[in-house]
Amino acid sequence: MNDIETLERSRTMVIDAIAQNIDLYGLTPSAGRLYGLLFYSNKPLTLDEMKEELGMSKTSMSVSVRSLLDLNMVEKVWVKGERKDLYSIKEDWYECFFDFFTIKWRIAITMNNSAMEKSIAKLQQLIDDPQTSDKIREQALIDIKKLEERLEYYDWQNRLIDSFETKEILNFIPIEKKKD
Amino acid sequence: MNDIETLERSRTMVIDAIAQNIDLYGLTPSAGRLYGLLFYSNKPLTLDEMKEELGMSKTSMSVSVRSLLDLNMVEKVWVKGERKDLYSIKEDWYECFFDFFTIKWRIAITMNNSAMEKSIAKLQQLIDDPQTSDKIREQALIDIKKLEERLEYYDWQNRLIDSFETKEILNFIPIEKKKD
DNA sequence: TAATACGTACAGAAATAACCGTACGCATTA
DNA sequence: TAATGCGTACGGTTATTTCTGTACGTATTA
Repeated sequence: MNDIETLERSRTMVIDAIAQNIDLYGLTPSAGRLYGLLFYSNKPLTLDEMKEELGMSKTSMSVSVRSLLDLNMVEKVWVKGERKDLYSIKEDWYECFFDFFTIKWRIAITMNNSAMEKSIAKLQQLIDDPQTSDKIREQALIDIKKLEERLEYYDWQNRLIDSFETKEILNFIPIEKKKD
Repeated sequence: MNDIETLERSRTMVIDAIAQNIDLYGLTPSAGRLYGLLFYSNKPLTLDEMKEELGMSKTSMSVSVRSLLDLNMVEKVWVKGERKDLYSIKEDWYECFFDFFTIKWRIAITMNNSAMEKSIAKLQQLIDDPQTSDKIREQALIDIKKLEERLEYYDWQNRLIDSFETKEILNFIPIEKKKD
């Protein structure tokens, strides 16, 4: 095995691992391989270069890049005199990790929160309605209690994500260099 | 609309929201609906009851329950005199949230970590090999630097998850009751 | 203004996953 | 030991997602 082949093989091994685990971020393995390619690339790449490198269609590259852009894992860079769009990886891993929660988790929590608050309001109406049977009123009270516990939990999650967004979490779990 | 219908509708709204967002945990919407059903259920349910309630096959229930068990979102409970397996939701949301990272994220981090450490070892061999060209040696050094930065990041992630696993994170982001 | 080239919507094809019904291994009961 | 009934592995089917090639809107250049 020659030296360049060894280097390539070393990279492929890492890229495969990244591609396999990137589903934690809700991304496809293809997007993961693209991310790995950008991880190793020493310069920003165009869609055509990605297409060439990964042997996939330009459309797929366009889609994958956008999904990575949506999560702030990749950024569009502007280079003087270059007509094509260029993309490179976001170097700040921590920022990227925090953004993921700020983007994806926050939305999910907000949706659940909203549904539960609406639900509580409806149940309260039901309880206040004199026509409601005792049986149902009792169950509505139980449901409200459950939902309110859950809302407390979402509030906690939001506060955790706040600490990500403001990076205050780094006061608690600091970025410390391993070898000092 | 009668009272029982209103109650049901209130529940469905919440269950739909949960089912829609549970993909953050790598689960299918079906598993999410099952989770919602268990959320509202006041007693542990058997596979047959779930099947009946959701109008799905018993096989699907079996698979969904297991995926929820794997994430510690649901637990098997034993009831005297009952031959069937009974399942109920894990009430401790925080524990469940922490377990998710301890289970899923830890594995992913470990895999990536391992691939990168192996990769670094190979690259180091390549650098030490006198037959390696200068060009490749230079690139190998660049790659090693990138990988080591990444390993530092994974170390940070591991420390964050440690604080989840030990619940020390609650010292930083406390569970405080909203209305006091 | 005309020409060129870029990135993406769109629709069909390929791959993947979700689901169901059957059948089986295993445990509990009689 | 025989009989009953549980949960799950397996294979086929359906549904969903992923990918590709074409075609188009838009922006830049001449």
